[in-house]
Amino acid sequence: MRQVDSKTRARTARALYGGARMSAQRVLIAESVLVMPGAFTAEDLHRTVADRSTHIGLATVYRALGAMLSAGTVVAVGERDGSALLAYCNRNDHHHHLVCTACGSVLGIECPLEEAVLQAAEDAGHLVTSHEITLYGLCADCRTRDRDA
Amino acid sequence: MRQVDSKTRARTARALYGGARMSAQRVLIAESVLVMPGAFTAEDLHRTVADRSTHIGLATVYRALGAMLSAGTVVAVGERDGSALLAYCNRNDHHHHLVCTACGSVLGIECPLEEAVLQAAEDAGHLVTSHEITLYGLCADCRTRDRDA
DNA sequence: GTATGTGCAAACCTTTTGCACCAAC
DNA sequence: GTTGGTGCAAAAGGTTTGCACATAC
Repeated sequence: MRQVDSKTRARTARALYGGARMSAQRVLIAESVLVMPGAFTAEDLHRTVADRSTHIGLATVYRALGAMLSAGTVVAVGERDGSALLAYCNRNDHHHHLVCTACGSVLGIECPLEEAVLQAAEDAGHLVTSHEITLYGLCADCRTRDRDA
Repeated sequence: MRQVDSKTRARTARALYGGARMSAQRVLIAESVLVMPGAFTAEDLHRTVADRSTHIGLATVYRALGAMLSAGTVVAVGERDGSALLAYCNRNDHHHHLVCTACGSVLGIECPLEEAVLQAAEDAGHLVTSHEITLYGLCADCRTRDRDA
């Protein structure tokens, strides 16, 4: 891995929090988020952070995640066993996510709610203010692996 | 309300559980589910049951709801303040739900995931095994009320 | 008579919060 | 120096479970 100085690391990390004050812990947490292969739980992230460095409190991880959720750089993409599933997301257009149930990889997908559907709701008198769509399935890699096994 | 004998009540209730053994509590819980005006939490249902009869344990309500979820007569339609939102649903075709954030009423909607969207995922190598769609908004009544207020 | 449901309370688990301390700006 | 982040532990809140007892079939 290319050597980067701490200023660069802080700058990269700061982008995930939306300009908040930066601490060594937040830098590590941000870097761990970028390292996660796909969707993750708070616990997953905490474990990854622990693997990469000294211990950081779970509460700190939750607070950092809260900041990233507010900043919109991390989004909720569903849930697994009662824990929220999160993912790093650098898209800022309206879209949804396809989560691989085998490896957790996340793929952004275009919003499949066409004008027609929303119009139909509208015609029935309903005003749709928000919606959640999550697709679960197998990504290309896991599908291949599954077939070969 | 029309008088119905206990056998009829038991039969009606049994339909919600998918043929399980019937108790007085489960009959009351089933009837309460049918009385709920729309989406409800376990707590909501527990309160409604309590209003209609003697006390029934919250655990019993949760276990009854579990049975109905397994039977598919009650479905999860989202969440509110950290509690699961449930609703009675007698449709057995594939569809989704629009939940009114004001009054909790639930409206079934056709699945807006067209063949094209699923095919696009397929073309990318992904196998979509399940999906969740929930629309939040205002139903016709609440929309009118809102406008008049 | 046996398998299943009930009630109660305790356990569980994820997430949040209070507080004293520390560090970034 | 002030504002905001951290650690720890405790609390919160929804949901599940163990166990003794009751009851539908």
